[in-house]
Amino acid sequence: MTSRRDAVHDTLRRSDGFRSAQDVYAQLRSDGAKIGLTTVYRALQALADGGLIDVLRTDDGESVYRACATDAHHHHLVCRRCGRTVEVAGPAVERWAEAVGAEHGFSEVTHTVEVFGTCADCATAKAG
Amino acid sequence: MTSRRDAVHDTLRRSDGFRSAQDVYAQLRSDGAKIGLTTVYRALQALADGGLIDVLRTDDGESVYRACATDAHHHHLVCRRCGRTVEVAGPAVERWAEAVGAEHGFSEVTHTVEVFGTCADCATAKAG
DNA sequence: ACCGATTTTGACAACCGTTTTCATTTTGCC
DNA sequence: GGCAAAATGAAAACGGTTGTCAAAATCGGT
Repeated sequence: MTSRRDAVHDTLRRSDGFRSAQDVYAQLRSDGAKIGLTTVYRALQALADGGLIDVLRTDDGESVYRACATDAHHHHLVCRRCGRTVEVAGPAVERWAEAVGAEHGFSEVTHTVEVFGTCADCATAKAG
Repeated sequence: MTSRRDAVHDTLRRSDGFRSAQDVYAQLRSDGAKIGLTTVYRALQALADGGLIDVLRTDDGESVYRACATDAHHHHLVCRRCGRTVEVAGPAVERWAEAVGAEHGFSEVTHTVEVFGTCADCATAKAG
């Protein structure tokens, strides 16, 4: 029943950044879990639908998932080198998006915001 | 040479919102153009690389393209019903992204921001 | 515990957008 | 014209994702 889904969820929780479905699948298998790729996809979808994990799309169209600390609305600051992710709240952005929408007569405004950068550690590693 | 690329570019310019590659291809064909899907993809990539058009990913992973009025950095306010797109500048967001990155020690900060909503016309159409 | 009904699972095939391959065509240049 | 380089496009390959469907696990009632 939920054991597989929990396994998927746990795997995500143990990860620092966003992981792809295939990634999670490989991890579970190497951990000795008996699970199929199909089930991993289904579990990830179910978790995402239930708001238990966050999804976003890579630049090359891959879906990546993450178990986030909060289920409140937030955005991500992702290191493009090591994938480390920081959850950030952005009241200013929320307000801006709302204002921009209203200004042009748009209603039911939603938005996607992701910030990418090189984290301090990776910057040091690169420089040193 | 560039004739096919120009045809692709023109097709985008004639469109109001973001169009998918296959979309552009279908349009060109129905316009009587003799062009292959491969070439459309290549043209779109070339145009995107050259900064002549903007690319973004749909929620279902499809790449969509748009000929934008300016090549300066800007974001989009897209009607989720009719696809109509307004280009918006967001100095506040730029600053916010930069600040958030700096706050967590991230450098070379970039960001993706897209705003979706229902435009006035579509809202009226729905209500009426 | 037994049995049937329902749900979950997963190997495999299908899908779909995209990319690659490669032979052909077109173009640029002399 | 003639040749090399670039562009083209049909078809095949690719990769992530989703659908199929039969087998296995689970649940409910008794």
